Parts: sequence; structure tokens; C-alpha cells
Amino acid sequence: MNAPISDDFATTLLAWYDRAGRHDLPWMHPRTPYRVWLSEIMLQQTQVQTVIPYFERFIATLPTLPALAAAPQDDVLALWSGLGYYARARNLHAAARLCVEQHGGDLPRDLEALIALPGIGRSTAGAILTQAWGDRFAILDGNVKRVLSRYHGIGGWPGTPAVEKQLWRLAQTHLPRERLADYTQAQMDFGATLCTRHDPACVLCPLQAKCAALSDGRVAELPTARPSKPIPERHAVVLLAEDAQSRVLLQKRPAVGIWASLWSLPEAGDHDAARDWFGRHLHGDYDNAEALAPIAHAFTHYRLQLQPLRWRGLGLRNLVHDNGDLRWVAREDLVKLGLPAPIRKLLLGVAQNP
DNA sequence: AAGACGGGGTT
DNA sequence: AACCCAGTCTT
Repeated sequence: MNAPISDDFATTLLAWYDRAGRHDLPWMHPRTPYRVWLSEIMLQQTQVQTVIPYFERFIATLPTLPALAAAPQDDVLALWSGLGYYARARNLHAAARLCVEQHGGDLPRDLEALIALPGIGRSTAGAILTQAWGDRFAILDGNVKRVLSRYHGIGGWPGTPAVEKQLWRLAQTHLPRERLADYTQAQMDFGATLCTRHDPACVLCPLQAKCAALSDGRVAELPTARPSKPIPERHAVVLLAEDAQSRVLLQKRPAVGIWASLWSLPEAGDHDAARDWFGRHLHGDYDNAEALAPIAHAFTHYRLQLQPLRWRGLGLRNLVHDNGDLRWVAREDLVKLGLPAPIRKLLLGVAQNP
């Protein structure tokens, strides 16, 4: 199956992009491979308006790929702090170091070589190659899945391999011969601003005459939603220990699991475990704790209830101090570390209410 | 094939 | 409260 010489879908989308698309996003000026890559990683599962301030801060601090490669992981995670999906930051960092070792400090201009880097899958590789160099590759992100599902009337959850394979084939078929960077951006903008999940602006849509979902009255039900599952709830106690200088005791989380490699408060599964941890690490009276307001934090796959307990004027037991994963941190140094969003919020709140 | 992985926004 | 979003990685 060969792509048509001139695809009406792509031509129409490009014309729409010229008058209604976004042409001034921060990573477009200048549009370098490194900036495109960083933006695409940040944009995975995250919307443009959320990404922009993080991108600006990140690129101002680490303006080049070699600068990223040379940075400590804690600095990279601090720049990512609050954006979520922290594996993206760890993979980005590792990939930058691989580029320095294997590709002369540049991002490779090759689909398979890009996919071989951690954090870059087929869609992100295509987005990088089209936007950085204008090469001819397809993308298949959430926007494109939604647009193609509707335009072609494709049912079935796009997360299933059969549906995804079909969508990839259609995405490939529609590729224009020219203006690949604009075409990639056009699809994203079209999905994000016109062909939205809820209440798409079909009345304004330049593809309305050929949209299968619109003519069949199936716009609202395509693409098929992910099967829903019950969300479990988990509870934990977090220990907010302060020393005589009001520094906070932080612990680096393990390299795997939720909030991997971020700095957080010491955490225990329940009060017995919290008391045990306190006794082994700190001088003072566990029962002298001040119970702060519980924190509710929602993830995609579970809900977390955190009970913060606060002590002041504590010291570490001599034998446990500083094996690398425990650290007293001054208030003003919190911004230098990668903290989970709810922990950062808690610590900033405590700082304002001493 | 299914689950893990964050946080913010929308409805 | 449920669902969604510029996905990728692990098992």
C-alpha cells in the first residue's frame, strides 16, 4: 500500500495550520534538535500550557545537550520537580550522556538510533525527526489517535495493539511530501484545539465533509475510551523532622517505583513503622509529634493519603547520620532538589507557618 | 497484553 | 469523582 501522491487530509490540515495553528511556541524559536527533543519529552502526557514554564526554566539552566549531560541528576530532577513522570527526566539525562558518548554530543538523525535512546519511542522519534530536520516520519500521539479514529471511524481502544497498528498505518499513509515539521505541529494543534476529546468544534472543522465519525454521529464515542478500573487507596505516614536551625530531614527515594530518585520526607506504612523508624534514626520523643493536615494525592492508578507528623529541634542519632540518602536541608535549598509535588507544597506551607 | 509511572485540567 | 492528556518502559 503506497501513500497517495497528494493527500487531501494532509493538505487540508496544513492549510488549517497556516491560519489557526500555533507558530510561536518557545521550542520553535530557535528550533534546534535539543530544544525539540526536550519539548517532546516534556509534552509526553502533559499539555502545552503546563509545559511552557518548565521548558523555559530548563532551557535557561541547561541550554545545550552537553550541558545536560554534564549536570548532576539532582539538578535535572529539580528542574523537573512538579512536572511528574520523573522517569522522563532520568531517561532524558541518561540519553544525553549516551549522545555524548556515542554520537559526538548530538542527537542522532536516525529513527532507530533515536528509539534506542531511553525515553524515546516511535512517536517521539518521529516528532523529533520531523520538527528538527523536516524528515518524513509519522507520529502517533493522543491527538493523532483521536483525529484518525474519528476521521476514519476506527472503533476499539487505541491502547490495544491491533487498533494502534491500524492507526500507525493510516498515519503513515497521510504523510505529505513537504512541510513535515508543520504537518506534525498541525496534527497536534488540530487535536488539542479543534478536534478535542469533549465538544470538538466540528462546525469549524475543515475535514468535516470526509469525517466518518461526524457523518455517522459517532464523534462523542470515538476514540473508544480505555476500560475503567477501580482505583485503590494507600495510606502512609511522612516524618517532618526539623533540627535546631529549622532544617528539614529529607531522604532520597529508591531508584525504582513512585517518585524514584526524588528527595522526599521519610515515609512509613503506618504509625508503628513510623515510630520504629524514628527510634532508629532520631533523638527525641516520637509522641511529641504535631499532626499536620492530611494530604490527599491522586495518581492515575491509585490514591495516596499522607499523614504528616512534625517535630522540631531534633538531631540524628550518631550512628545513622548521612550515608548519602539522608540529608538536613535548609529552607532556601529546597528549590535545588527534585521534590514530589505534594511534599514540596507541604514544605513550603510549613515554611510560611513556622 | 497489561501495568507502572505524576500532575494538572476539564466536565 | 471520573476522565483525559504531545508515551514509554517493564514484566
